[in-house]
Amino acid sequence: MGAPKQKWTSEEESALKAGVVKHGAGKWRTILKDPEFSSVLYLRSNVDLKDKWRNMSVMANGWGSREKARLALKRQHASRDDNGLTAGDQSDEDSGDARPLPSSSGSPQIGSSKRSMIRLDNLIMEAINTLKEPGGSNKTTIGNFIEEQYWAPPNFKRLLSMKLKFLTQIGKLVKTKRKYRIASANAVADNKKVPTMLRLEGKQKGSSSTPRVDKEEIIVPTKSQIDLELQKMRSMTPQEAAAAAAQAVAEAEAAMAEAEEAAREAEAAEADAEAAQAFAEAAMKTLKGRTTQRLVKQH
DNA sequence: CTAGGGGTAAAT
DNA sequence: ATTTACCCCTAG
Repeated sequence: MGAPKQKWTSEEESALKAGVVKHGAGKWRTILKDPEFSSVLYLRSNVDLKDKWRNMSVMANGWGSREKARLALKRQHASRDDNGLTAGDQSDEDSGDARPLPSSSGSPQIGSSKRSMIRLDNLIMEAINTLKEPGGSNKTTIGNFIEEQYWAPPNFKRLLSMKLKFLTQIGKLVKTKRKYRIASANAVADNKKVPTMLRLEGKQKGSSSTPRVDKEEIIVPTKSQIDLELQKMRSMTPQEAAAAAAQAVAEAEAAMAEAEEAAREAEAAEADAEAAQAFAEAAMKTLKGRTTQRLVKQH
């Protein structure tokens, strides 16, 4: 009658994820009753939460419980092409926990998949949303939040800084003093383009007259560095290598997300994204090749 | 109440 | 035509 379909807002998704982090997946009723989340999820039922979680997990994880059924259904209607399993489709399966984390899945298709990788952005939003600090949250707080709830790569901070800056540039976040807060409720979708100065600073390639080279602007390794990193990975423990690979994937995602929106005129963005992609790809390959072990992390 | 199979229909 | 929110049912 009134609302045939209410799309889940990112606030609701964030609340749901935060709720799962706090109470565990499956405790829908508990999450719903938690005053921390009920303010956002009061429209949803426990079943809604479950279904939504199912959808989210399914999308983030690749193929879960429900896809098979759907795929089986689709093959009937859409095409008469019954193909077996694609060669090389060795997607690893999760052991027990199927949370849609930004880095978890070991999709071997880094190079071919294009879109749908703006999760880190959402993670930042989630952090700010959940923290609910008046006036916004600063970088450290946001970083800590994310590190606590999710994986924590060594130089994740650089990534975060980059992301924060980027999100501020495109108007998704508003920086005041040293704190970030989310730009007006849902006016986020309106930001189409970054008009004027996007990169008036830094990014001068061939400038040999630059007196000081100051800090390393770039997070993404160059091609020569890729080999170095890969060599390092070979001597790592499986856990370390997995973390490194996960980080590489995350960085590639971030770089590509930026490239998608900002690379219109920024020459360097594409190259960065490509390098990151190459590294991530190689990292995953190396990781899979050298070890059969995976880290079984159960909470 | 939850997990999960199976489905419908609204949005895209 | 696919995605997505929501529904219904059944076994634990």
